[in-house]
Amino acid sequence: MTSELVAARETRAPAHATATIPVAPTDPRLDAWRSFVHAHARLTRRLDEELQAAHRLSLAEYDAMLQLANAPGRRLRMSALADRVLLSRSGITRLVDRLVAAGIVERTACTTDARGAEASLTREGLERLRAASRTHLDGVGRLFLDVVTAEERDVLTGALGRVLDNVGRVGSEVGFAPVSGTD
Amino acid sequence: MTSELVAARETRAPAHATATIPVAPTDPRLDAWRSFVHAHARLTRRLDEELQAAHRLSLAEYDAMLQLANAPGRRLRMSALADRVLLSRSGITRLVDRLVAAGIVERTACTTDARGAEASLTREGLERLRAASRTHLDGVGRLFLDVVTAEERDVLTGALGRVLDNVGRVGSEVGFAPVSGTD
DNA sequence: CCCGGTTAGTTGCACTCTCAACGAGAGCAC
DNA sequence: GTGCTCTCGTTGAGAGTGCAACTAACCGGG
Repeated sequence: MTSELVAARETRAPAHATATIPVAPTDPRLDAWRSFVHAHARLTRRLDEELQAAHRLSLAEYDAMLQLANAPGRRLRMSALADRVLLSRSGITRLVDRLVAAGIVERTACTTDARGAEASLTREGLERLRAASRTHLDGVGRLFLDVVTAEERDVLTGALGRVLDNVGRVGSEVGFAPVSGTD
Repeated sequence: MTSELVAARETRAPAHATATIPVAPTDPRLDAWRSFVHAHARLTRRLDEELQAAHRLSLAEYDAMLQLANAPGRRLRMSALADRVLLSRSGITRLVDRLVAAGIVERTACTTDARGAEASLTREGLERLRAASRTHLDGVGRLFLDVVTAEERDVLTGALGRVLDNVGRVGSEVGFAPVSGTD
């Protein structure tokens, strides 16, 4: 996703199922999209490298730990965790397996639902998270926040928040997979 | 990457930190970061699903085809392609393998360097790309561009472009891996 | 109570990606 | 030319993830 073909086409279509103006590959509006995709790719790759180098943790693992830390009782049902980390259920099973092996979380049976399992952050896990958090937040500050003004941050928050809502909304309209409900 | 520790709700902007002020987990500036990460995750997942459903292509494959289409002669050296789609060399070898199997690209020896290989888009590949492009651009328009104003697009382009540069710059300063030169 | 349908989590398999190691060739020094 | 080193692309091994299938258990209607 870096550039998008050449041929232009500027006809207006009545496309109503989605109510959208056709986007040509040369459409200048795509610059925003390209910046978005590109910046994200580089940034997350870098943050992941830093986290991996300093703490032997992937961003997904870090995120899972964070979700657990923020949950009441520092514990969550597997599915709830999967939703928040944007992973499939099998994915979260395996991620939790790794965290358990690392002593970062404990897997316990759910008291109210015998089918269920809960992952809870251990004391050590919380410490690991605190340390990793310093690295991660430092990276976010240094690579992202430092070069974005306050006004730009507000625009990002607003516009991208709207995009996020839109993906969910259009999704349910058209009957696309829910993708799982983060937040 | 969904929320970060406590998740501050206040929208009040703190002193403009433009010089790496420590970032606390509750720093409201992180709202912009969270929106960014979240929106990207949902959006690309959705676009990938749509492309997969309609054309049996992943975003990475689509992007590779696009890079080839935009290259002079509709062909690129393997490494050049790898750089542009942000994939490792082995990754691009395998991706091209798949595209060759699908009749979308041809792998030819490089005339000027006997070690080298070139991938070139076939006639059929170009047609597949044109079709996929409609789906993809429609998705980008519908899910992203439609809900972002012109002013917001400009801010996104500017701010995220700066972020992109910054990642590269800080990277070379500190001696981090170049990550390969996409764009 | 029991029975069918649904949901929670795990597991087998397939797929994609990376890293490390490799063979082949390029390119410079001498 | 010979030799040394670097680069190009491929390959094998391994990590991470999703889908589909499976088991166990919940839940509502007879």
